[in-house]
Amino acid sequence: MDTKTLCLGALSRADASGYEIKKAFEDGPLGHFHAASFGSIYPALNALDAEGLVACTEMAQEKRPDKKVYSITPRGRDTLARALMAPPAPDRVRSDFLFTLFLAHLLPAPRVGELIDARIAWYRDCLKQMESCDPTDRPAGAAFVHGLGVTLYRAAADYLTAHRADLLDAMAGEDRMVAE
Amino acid sequence: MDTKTLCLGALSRADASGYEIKKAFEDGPLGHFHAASFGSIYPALNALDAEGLVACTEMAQEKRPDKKVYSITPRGRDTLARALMAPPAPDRVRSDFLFTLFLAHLLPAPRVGELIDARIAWYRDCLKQMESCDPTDRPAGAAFVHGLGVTLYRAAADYLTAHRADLLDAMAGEDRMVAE
DNA sequence: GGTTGCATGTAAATGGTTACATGATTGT
DNA sequence: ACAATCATGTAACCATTTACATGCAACC
Repeated sequence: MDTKTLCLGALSRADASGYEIKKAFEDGPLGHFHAASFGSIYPALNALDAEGLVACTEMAQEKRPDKKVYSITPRGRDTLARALMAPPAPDRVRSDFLFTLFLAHLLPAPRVGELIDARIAWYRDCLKQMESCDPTDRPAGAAFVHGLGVTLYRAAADYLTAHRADLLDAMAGEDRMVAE
Repeated sequence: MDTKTLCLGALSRADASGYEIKKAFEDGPLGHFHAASFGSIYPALNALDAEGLVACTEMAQEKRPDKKVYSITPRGRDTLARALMAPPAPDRVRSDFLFTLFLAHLLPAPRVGELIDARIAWYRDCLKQMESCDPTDRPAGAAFVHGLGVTLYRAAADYLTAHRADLLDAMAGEDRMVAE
């Protein structure tokens, strides 16, 4: 799924500028399952405009730089729907955290504790933010994915909290090769 | 975290050829939180060899092509430990599945049902495979991550199973823009 | 006879990140 | 003063994926 489709998806929910789409992938819900940077969003938006899949309105603003607000066209909506009908590519996860924990025996125990604590704090922050917004006025799909996210983050935070001590205990009794 | 570090991590567990490392990232536990393809593994292994971080032994085999078995050197172990001490980059998830579900209102309901069913089946397959191998003889970190994986996949499968019907019901009562 | 598994590697193409360039405004 | 937020864009660079190249053995 390329950045063009991602932008189309974002614009299917509401008109937005490139800057706002980026924010949606940073703080918004999209960020939890996909990424996109300025360097990929702006070219994608221009390409989409050239293909007639989005329309662009220049908005002059006071005390702010000008904005280009994009809105999806009927043809854009069609293209998006078609792209969504394709069999989704398998999920791609890259987690340095998990990889590092997997090799915990190569690290000093306090460092492992730190890593886990930081991750628990991160999940709790996400959950606080996710639970603050009520999902009732959103489309069913968005509410569904939101619920899944909350469930998964909660399960992860709970697991880490419950088994943190076990891991550190097990490490204490293990043959280890620790960095200085 | 680049492919070189990934290979070092794989070799820290056991000696292996490039082909075997690839398999570990495909079927093995590593695959759940990182990816690596031939095109990145072989060059990484050669670079690692040139830097003296791994050693290579050519193994002639009967009825099989020759193998290059790599083993991590003390310096390689040191480099790996140092890399693991760096603050881990934030997780990067890209899930076309979740993105598609998020926009479920653009799809026909039966298609959404299919997508969810396929995902539940995938989780169940993974869980069957993960539960078949006992984690007691593995290092504590690997067992910990294994437990987290099982917990998360189970939670996801349960959520999808429990809320599948809710989503389809909610979609039936929604204003929708469905592809042909 | 075709596909899968074993086994290594290269080259082209892709796609995306990072950094740069610009500039006003608001907050510390 | 300095950093951050708002706002758009380009270009160099990077890493990885994909496809290609080769070849034998086993299985269906």
